[in-house]
Amino acid sequence: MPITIADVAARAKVSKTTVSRVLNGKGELDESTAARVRAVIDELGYVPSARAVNLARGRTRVVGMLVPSLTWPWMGEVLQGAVDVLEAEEYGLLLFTCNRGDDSMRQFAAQVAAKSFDGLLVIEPEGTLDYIKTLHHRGLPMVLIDDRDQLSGEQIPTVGTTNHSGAADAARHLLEIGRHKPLVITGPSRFGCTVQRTDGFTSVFAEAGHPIPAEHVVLGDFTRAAGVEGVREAIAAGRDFDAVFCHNDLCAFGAVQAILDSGRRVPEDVAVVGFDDIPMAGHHQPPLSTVHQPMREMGEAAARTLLAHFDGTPLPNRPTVIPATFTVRASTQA
Amino acid sequence: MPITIADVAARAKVSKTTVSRVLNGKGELDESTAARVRAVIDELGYVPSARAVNLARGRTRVVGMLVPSLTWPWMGEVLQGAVDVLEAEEYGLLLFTCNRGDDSMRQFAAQVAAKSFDGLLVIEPEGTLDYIKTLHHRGLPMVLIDDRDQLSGEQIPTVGTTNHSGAADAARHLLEIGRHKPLVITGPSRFGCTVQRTDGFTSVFAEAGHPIPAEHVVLGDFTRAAGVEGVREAIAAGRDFDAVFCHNDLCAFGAVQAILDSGRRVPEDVAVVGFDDIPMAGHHQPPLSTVHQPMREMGEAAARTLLAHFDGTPLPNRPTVIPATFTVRASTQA
DNA sequence: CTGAAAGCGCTTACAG
DNA sequence: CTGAAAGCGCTTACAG
Repeated sequence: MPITIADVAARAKVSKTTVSRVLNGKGELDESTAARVRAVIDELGYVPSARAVNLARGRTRVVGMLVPSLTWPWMGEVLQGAVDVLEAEEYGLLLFTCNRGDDSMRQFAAQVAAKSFDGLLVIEPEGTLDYIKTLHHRGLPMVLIDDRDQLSGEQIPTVGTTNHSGAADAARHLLEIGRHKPLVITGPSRFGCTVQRTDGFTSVFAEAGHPIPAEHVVLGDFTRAAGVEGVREAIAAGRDFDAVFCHNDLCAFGAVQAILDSGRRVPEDVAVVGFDDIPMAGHHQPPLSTVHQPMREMGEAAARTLLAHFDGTPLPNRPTVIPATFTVRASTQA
Repeated sequence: MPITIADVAARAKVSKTTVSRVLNGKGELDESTAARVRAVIDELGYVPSARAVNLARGRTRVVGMLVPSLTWPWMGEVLQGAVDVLEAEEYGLLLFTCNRGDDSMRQFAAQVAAKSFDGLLVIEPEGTLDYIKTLHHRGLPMVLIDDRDQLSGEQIPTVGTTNHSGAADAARHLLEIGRHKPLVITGPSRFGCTVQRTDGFTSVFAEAGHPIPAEHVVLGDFTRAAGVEGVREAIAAGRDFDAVFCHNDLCAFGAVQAILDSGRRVPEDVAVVGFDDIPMAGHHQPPLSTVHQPMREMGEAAARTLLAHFDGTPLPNRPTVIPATFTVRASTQA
């Protein structure tokens, strides 16, 4: 028999209204009355039922988070950032993934319709952007954490990073260590981040007087296999390259392997740079130079933006950008 | 102005009770009435408010999950397993971490007291076992996902794996490939899993007539650095070893590095085996032979056990054990 | 400074 | 087969 506000009121000989007031610190109330009520609350160990408070207030103090999958290497960082911020503000995080495809989305949609949470953080599962936009237009407060897509002309609040300048930094670093003939292994071309990373990287080389020939930019898909294949094919085709820039770390791991397998050394013969800076990057052999994506900070920023909106701050209409930073390790420097 | 059950009732010219009945499929009701109500529900796009249903029913259809941190290499797997099962049963997953220490636990405790969820899945954050036990005794339905601790004599429902026989399998494999002088780098000795892994491994070697000397079992802490240090010190001390068994993969990565740094080859001179089989294990150079912990299956099993309990199945009083399996890769086989 | 009453949006005996 | 009413446990005008 859980105790309720009525029990507290009876024991303290006041109305439920008064108990509610001391609970929420609203309205003027006699200090001695308040003290008495507080004593009873402590004595009974009373805690208001979240379910009742939620219904009465019309909110849940819960934020939903939709992500494609939980097993991606950097997903834990984003989640941890979001959870830390939400938790500190006494919000809960209700987690949704798209792992089971359409059925997952159906369940998610049901929870949205039932108003199980007050707002949404989302890393867009591929192919769900239209649906997400619909929810946004219907008035669901949300913040997108955008690691891949370029949402041209879209006004959904977004937290992103600097794909273009991160890639440019990687290019400058390679130029500095004297590499002029890089191979680039990209992500899928449908992603905005792929376009930006390619552009940022190639434009720096072009400006430096070392334009990258089209055959040196090979299409990948963010997998380790893409790194292996990209390097192998370049070698088989007789291409001359002294560096590889991969659009993510997993791909870079594959590139390193293919380079070593071919009898070349990393970084002496070929320097390798990744993108993401997943936890394993520094543990890899050799440790991987890479563009650090601030995933945790992005998760934090997204959560903070959403909470600020609940408190009345208007959602920003331009993306919040947290800079990516280049991290030098042994895969580019002996 | 969200539409409510009253709107549906009015439009269908029935009582809220009747609408509730067609919603929940309870009680006998005229098929034509039901059809009419369903039509109105569709027409209005009505979905019952989760908040109101929760209060009326006294449950939330939400399961809490408490984990130490979201950034551990295998955490995503456990979470994904749990989420997939919960989602399929239309349950939500409310995520809690212990990342901010005592403050985190305070927030968590507040949510427990407020009954924000119906049951709990927990990977015990170090030092919180007494608190968890208290919650269990107070009647909070829970299932422990036990990757480290041995809860001797404890009756909290648990899902675990076979640490002892997994380590024994690793030992047998090393014997099969002719290694008789392994080095063991353990986890912290306060963990039950450390004790079991050490015991499973050393007893197989002892039975095979190759007892492992005490100096060959070095205390580690599950970090990469422990692997590096353990191997370096063994080499410095002039120990003769032809294999290393590490109590987790991260540590094994470090061991591999230290071995290579010393001019030795893996696996020709020293074979290396890890434990966990984190996603990177197969991507490592060389790919790591390791004991596979079925983290995703453990997450699934824990969730299923909890849901079954909600449906009336008594919680099992002995641990659910999902076997660990040995996975051979290049770090033990050239 | 305090309380009675209505309301949040459902579910569920109870009665017919 | 169907509905009026009470109840879930709070919050919040409104009145005093």
